[in-house]
Amino acid sequence: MTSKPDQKHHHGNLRAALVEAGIALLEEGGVEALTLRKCAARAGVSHAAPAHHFDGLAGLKTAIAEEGFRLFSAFMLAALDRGPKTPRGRLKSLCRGYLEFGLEHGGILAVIFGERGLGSLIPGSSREQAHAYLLLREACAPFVPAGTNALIVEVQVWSLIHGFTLLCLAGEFGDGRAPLDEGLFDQVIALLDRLPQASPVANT
Amino acid sequence: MTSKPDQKHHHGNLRAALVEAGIALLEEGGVEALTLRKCAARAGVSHAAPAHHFDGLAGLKTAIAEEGFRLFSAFMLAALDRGPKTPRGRLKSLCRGYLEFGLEHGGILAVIFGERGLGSLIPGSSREQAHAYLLLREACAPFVPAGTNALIVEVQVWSLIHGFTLLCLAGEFGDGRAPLDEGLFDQVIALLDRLPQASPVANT
DNA sequence: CCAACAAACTTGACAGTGTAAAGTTAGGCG
DNA sequence: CGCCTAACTTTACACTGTCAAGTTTGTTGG
Repeated sequence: MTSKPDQKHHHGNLRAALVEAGIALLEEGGVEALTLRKCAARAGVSHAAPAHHFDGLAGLKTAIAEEGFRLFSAFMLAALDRGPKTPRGRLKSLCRGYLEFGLEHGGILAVIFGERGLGSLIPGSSREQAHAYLLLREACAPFVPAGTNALIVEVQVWSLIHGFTLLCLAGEFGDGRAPLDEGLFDQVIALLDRLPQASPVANT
Repeated sequence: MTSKPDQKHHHGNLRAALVEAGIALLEEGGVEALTLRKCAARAGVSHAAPAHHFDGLAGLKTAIAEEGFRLFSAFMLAALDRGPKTPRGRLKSLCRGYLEFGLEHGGILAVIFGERGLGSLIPGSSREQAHAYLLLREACAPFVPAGTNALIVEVQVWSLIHGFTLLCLAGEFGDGRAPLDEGLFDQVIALLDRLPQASPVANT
């Protein structure tokens, strides 16, 4: 009610169709293939139609990022579900979901963290970003030493998995386009085994 | 001698001028501002001239990456010079140089690690990349446990500092365009304090 | 009921971009 | 000297984003 009345007259809401087309283009051809005109063509409208729904290409990207964050969170939640329920197991599962999202949807990840920190400068998507960020915050909480800033552990974990994901996407490890040396992720993420657990419980 | 005879006839070698112009554009306007035609204009030649020296825009980017790697290594070497000479101090200084390069030359970093892993798929720049990578390998060596793959520690450190640098560039931490919370780097990089030193010497 | 209005969308145009095909110049070499 | 190859220019084309007008369509006020 408070927001838009669902669909207008011509095209039962075009905005969502454009975002969907944009994501499809992103999956097929990476961030280079994302184009306002191609999105419009896929949605069956003229090339200038998107201007009435987004503020240019940058606006479309923020809208895609907003949607992408949902998928991002879903990947991490799915990994959390599959994995062990210990604090350290949950932290590692979250990272695994992060990596899997990046490898399967590299284009969306590029849009989310693209250019000048779209992830932070979008006011619109900050809610969804907050959701993804809250997952990280929650998983990190058991490893925050009493009296210290929780941000530190969060940034440590975030930097590690973010860097690993991007370096994998850039093909820095592995000879070619290998899907991923499954062992490498486990061995690299094992660095988090050295994070001391704050709560007195000793299970890993 | 074995390579090109320095300068030809018209423009005392244009290739270097184009790379220089490209780097300048990169510094001024980021990776979006890097354009074949603008490079050509800056070098005072026609817009199709670069085609005789690079294989399109991608080729120019690989040439810039090749040059950028030199600057990259120089930043890490400078940080190594300034810092303490203990194994752990050297490792942290390397990371500091990595971050400083990224913050000061974000455009070049984006080109180096841009798109589909230019950093790895360029055969031409692999020598320079090897140089930068050797610095990392060297700094990590004291922390490689006997009998384990050195790659693991290297990727751990690389992922951490790479992710932290990119997240800083994306403005994910800090409210706005703050140059950098100096303390945050130290606190995050302190994660490396937990890497056990392989050699029996106990100095940090 | 209908005229006015606003929003969605189209059409057309313009400045950039990469890139390919030609033509032009200039230095090297038989 | 005459050619020839490389460097460079000119021209052209298919794209891109973006703006300024029109045109349609649904709503709304009188």
